[in-house]
Amino acid sequence: MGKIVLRLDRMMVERKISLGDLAEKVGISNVNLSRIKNNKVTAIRFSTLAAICEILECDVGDILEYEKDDKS
Amino acid sequence: MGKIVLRLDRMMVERKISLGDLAEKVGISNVNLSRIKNNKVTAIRFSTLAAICEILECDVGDILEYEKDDKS
DNA sequence: GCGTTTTTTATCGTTTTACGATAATTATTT
DNA sequence: AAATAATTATCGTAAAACGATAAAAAACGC
Repeated sequence: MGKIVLRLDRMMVERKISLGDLAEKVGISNVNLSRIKNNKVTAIRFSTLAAICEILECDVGDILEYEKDDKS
Repeated sequence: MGKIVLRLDRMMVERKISLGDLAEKVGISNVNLSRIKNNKVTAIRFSTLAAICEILECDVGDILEYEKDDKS
């Protein structure tokens, strides 16, 4: 079974925004955003996801990806 | 503020799969899948999202979309 | 190197909410 | 009309986000 991976890091580099700044603009704690950024979460609220997309001006697919595992 | 919308319906038509069938293959109740399909949820677990992507053979962006509201 | 700032990790508590089970209602199909 | 599929409603449980705080680690500037 594949898994969902968060690619927040990539977009943050592209938008040249720090974790602290993004957290403040998104409206969540930097601690929690760090957890999201480093794939330490197993679910996400749409309100949070929407806020991130809003600030980063991107689509969901730029942040969330389905990574199917290689079947050996 | 925009919002996240689920476009499960579109992919189900494309894959020609019924709600009951998809629910069984994904491994969640048809009741809950119906709620997901009709945007009655405000968050989603990655395990569920991954299973859906797996069965429908699609990416997250095909199912979840960020819809920014038109600022009048 | 040394201090400063940023980021990550850890722990704990609260709140949100998915998800299941069940039943009832409403399409949809035959 | 009957059967099937899908939606909605209610209730309960479990999962997990998210916040607060503190501590550790990493990145940065001097």
